[in-house]
Amino acid sequence: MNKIKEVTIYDIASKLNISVATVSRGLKDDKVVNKKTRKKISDLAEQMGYRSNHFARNLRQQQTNTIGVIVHELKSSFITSVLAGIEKVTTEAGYDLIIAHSSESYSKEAANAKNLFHKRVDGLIASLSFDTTDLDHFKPFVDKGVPVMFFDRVEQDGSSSVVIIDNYKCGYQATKHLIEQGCKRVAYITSSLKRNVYSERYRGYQDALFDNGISFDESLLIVDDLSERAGIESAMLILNMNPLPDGIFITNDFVAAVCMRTLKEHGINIPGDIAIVGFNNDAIGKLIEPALTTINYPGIDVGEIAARNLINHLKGISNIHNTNTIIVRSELIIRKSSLKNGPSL
Amino acid sequence: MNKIKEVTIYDIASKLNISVATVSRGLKDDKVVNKKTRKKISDLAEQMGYRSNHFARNLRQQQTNTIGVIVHELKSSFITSVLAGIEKVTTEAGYDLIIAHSSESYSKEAANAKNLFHKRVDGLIASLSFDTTDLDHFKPFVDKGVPVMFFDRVEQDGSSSVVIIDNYKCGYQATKHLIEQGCKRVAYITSSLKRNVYSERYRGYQDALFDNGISFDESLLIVDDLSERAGIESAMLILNMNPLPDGIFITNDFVAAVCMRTLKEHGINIPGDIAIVGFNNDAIGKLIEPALTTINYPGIDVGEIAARNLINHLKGISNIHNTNTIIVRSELIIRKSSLKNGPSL
DNA sequence: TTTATAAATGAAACCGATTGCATTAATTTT
DNA sequence: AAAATTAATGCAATCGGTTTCATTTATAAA
Repeated sequence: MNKIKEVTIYDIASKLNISVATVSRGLKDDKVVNKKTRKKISDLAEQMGYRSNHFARNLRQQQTNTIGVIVHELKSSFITSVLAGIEKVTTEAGYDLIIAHSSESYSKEAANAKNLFHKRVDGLIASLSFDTTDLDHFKPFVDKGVPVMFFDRVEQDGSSSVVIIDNYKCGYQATKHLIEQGCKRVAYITSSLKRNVYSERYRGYQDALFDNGISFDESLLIVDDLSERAGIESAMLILNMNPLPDGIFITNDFVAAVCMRTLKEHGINIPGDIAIVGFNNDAIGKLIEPALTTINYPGIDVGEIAARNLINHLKGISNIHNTNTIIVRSELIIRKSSLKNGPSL
Repeated sequence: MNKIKEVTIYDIASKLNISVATVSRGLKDDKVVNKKTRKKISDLAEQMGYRSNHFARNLRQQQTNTIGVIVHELKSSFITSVLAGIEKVTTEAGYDLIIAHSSESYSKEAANAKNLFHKRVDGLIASLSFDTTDLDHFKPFVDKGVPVMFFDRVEQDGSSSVVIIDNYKCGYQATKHLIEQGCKRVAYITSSLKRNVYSERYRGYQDALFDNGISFDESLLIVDDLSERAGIESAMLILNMNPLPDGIFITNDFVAAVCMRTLKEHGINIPGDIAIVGFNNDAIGKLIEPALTTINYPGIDVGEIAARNLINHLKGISNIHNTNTIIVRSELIIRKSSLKNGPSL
């Protein structure tokens, strides 16, 4: 189809009557090559429209200059920010990115991992899917010495490096805030407690209740996924509770928004009847009504930090195995959805 | 750092006492190789943990099996859907994806294009940034015979293939709908009219006004970018109009949501005082209040179609130069934000 | 001027798979 | 049994850089 043949260093070398070795070095601006020669080489390369062949290069150098990313879902503003952060750092460092998503399925995640392994990424950044229980599919990377960096949804087996926020503290803060607003019956709507992020927030939630002398009521715990349906159904469950809760901590802004909408449709006043706190600080939180109190989870920072650490490790600047867990700052953002006492901040 | 050496076809060949040529063919399940030999090869490969080297392969075959994607922004649910669509198709076809974003800047877009060109992607899928006026940076691809597929934000010079919706019709429909709801003064909030998508919708808007005997009032046109700030400032401009418009067509759901919030904060009743129609059918539209009437722009379909066509072209199944423009179905979704006459659907 | 030292360049092996052409082995045909 | 086909396999060149180890040339020291 496209028969246009490429300019190679051989073409440049023969035209300049020098060896390919010199051209190769000159192109990399190696100071071992005479300055004038270097100039001649780069000028001619430019003029001939030379572009280096990454494949020949990678083949020889035994590295791909590519980093793989596995996320559970693309359509999430949190994930998108993380990706933006990763992309920023990796492009600056001259790495390519291969992005794969698992749609919350273990088998897809494993397939992606296998694929990226075969593509020989130099490093991997991943966030686990819901139904991922073991880390076997990442074993090959570890075995071959390919660094793996997890973020957000992680499995802390101590052998891998992770970038997370203090989910326990966030759960505690969110719950404490609701209690301070006068809530006595605080429900917790979450995704699978098998995932660290949700279980940690749950622990924080429970401890906050305990520390404030509120006994934990298991019937106030609702576990579902992060879909629109989940938001609606959770709201229905809330509506059927008797007595109604007076506060809800929801581990995801989108679900919180859906849930809030449903509650409102059924005549519940937010925050008057029920105060709500979400999680993530999605753009959506400022647009719905009342505006959503939430936890700011800075995805872009998470992405940048994960990528930066991975690359530093690859470049030998630092070793990933020394810094096992990196905790990113996060904080409570108070808006109207939780303010029972009026704007008393 | 990682000194673990890889298994190659040479290792397999020598262990099996056959030539690498046979191994290479056997691995591809070439029927020219004896069935038993094939079995032996694949079994041993599996057992030894062999993984093929894409670089050697691509180097030899002179193709990268990679498709480049340039988008103007990652944090857009429309773009995310498109990417999901592209990813689905390309992974199935065994292609890698390199995703770059221009942050709406021409220079970054050009840099991305250059980068992807040097990385020798087999094909390119792109949506233009705001300030892109010429297509010079895509010239190298065309010259080398690398197919380029544009979507959404395109430049229809006739030489490239594009996947779009009928923006004119959508603009017409949205405006007509507002008029049918009784609007006499319909404002149009848009991003730069230099981009086809917005100017086409604008044409549709104008024609719908004309066809319904409403004279076009230029002061009802607001041009800004797609930021939160733009939404707020546009709303302020609207508020300062005298008389107020009674309907607004906004070319982006997020901006529409921000705008609507701001208007509401200033005591405007939606849709009573002002009816609003957005564009894209983002998830946000169903969560804000009142729910947003919008145009469904199926990003996932756009992505799939663009990718599919590109790949078919690469595989020689079809030729991209024959089908110049592909129009994807889109439709008006009516919700409360535009219903002045109550639910009369 | 000769010798030691540094600077610049080149020759050639190498990375790992692919593939056209040649060769050998197995099977059929005459 | 010899000749003609067909099936399997191997040889070796090729893709385009990178890098080690000379070798040559220029500069400094003796």
